[in-house]
Amino acid sequence: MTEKTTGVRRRGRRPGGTDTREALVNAAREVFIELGYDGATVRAIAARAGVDAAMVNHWFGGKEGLFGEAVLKLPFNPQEIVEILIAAPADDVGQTIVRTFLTRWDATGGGVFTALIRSVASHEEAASMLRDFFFKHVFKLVIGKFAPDDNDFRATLIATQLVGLGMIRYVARFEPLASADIDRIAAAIAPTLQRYVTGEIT
Amino acid sequence: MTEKTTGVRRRGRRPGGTDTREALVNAAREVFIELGYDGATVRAIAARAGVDAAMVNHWFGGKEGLFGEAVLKLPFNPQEIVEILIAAPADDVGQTIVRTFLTRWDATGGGVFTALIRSVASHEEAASMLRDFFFKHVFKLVIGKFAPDDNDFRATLIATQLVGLGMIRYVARFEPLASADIDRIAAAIAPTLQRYVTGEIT
DNA sequence: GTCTATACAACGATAGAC
DNA sequence: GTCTATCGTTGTATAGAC
Repeated sequence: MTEKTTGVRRRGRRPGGTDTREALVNAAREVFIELGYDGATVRAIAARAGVDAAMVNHWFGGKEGLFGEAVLKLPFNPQEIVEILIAAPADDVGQTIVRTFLTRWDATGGGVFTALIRSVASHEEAASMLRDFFFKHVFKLVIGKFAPDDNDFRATLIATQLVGLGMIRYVARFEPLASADIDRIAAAIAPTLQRYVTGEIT
Repeated sequence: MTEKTTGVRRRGRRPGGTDTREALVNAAREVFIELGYDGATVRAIAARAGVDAAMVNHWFGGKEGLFGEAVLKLPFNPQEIVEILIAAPADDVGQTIVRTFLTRWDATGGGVFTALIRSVASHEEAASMLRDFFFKHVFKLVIGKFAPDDNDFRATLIATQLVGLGMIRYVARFEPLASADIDRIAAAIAPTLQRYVTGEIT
């Protein structure tokens, strides 16, 4: 697989079909699993895929996007989510979080979330990668803007509520929550998240 | 596995070692998976294990206890949990829930919770069984005593917070929550559960 | 001719060696 | 503190598809 360093790589569009994107995803899945998020370099992934590192930016918007698509199979770009959450007013961030979470995952139909949970539950690797990635590139950025203190602890609290929500709605499918509309769930859970972000937690 | 119906069963204590308990667990696991919680009868399980149905009561305190040990591998008896929660004062039930949850699962070391999640994420059967069982024999009883309305919805909300807490603490092991002591977690999460049980959720 | 996938060069940041 | 290596990312020119 993958042509590696075959001397000169011609510039410009490839003659054959466009398999660069898929090659990157496959290579990324291997390298991320082998070396973890920080250990895996964009250059190494691109080398294994036999393409230039700039292709990662072109196809996935950066390392994060590639990670999300290759390993976590996220149905959205983490960076985009961060931007949405940071843009929210401070006293409404709970609503924004839960609504963003539900709209994005609802759109994929739950199966993707189940697959993610399964890989996290089965692979110690996946769990630690998910942890490292989300903390550095999602939670830290969002929490850092809103939370007064105990940022890390607050971030994990938020994670408990969101992961549990996904488990019940998409994996275990407990009713009536599994079929409840987003407004109702948001009304119930937003105050929890709001308190975890900006409220009193001791 | 399991000797099934081998004609005559002798009365009194078995000659060999006490494998009755293990035989029941194995038989129960099969029958519960095949027929679901309601479909599986104590008699059928005992028959497959080659012992008398009374052994279920003797070893597990009833059908629920056997189910918990065989399928969910719960490190505690569900009935006992219900009693603890029902005995709690109404304005302190949130604290009681989260503390009971953490003390019980902490005692097992997390691996059991991970196994449970894995089976729920992989087997559609396990998910529906867990749902049916917990609703009928845990949530309904507890919620029914405290909640003013929307009992089922409240029950699922509680499930989201508890399952998520388990996922983060035992499966994904996000720090600092994974290593935080019970007092700190309870202080942060108890208000959430209290609101889901008795508070305003619309 | 236009569009786009691609490769290469280079920039700013960062971490470690000395 | 300085130097160096390497990282992720960006800008740009080019080759091929349409």
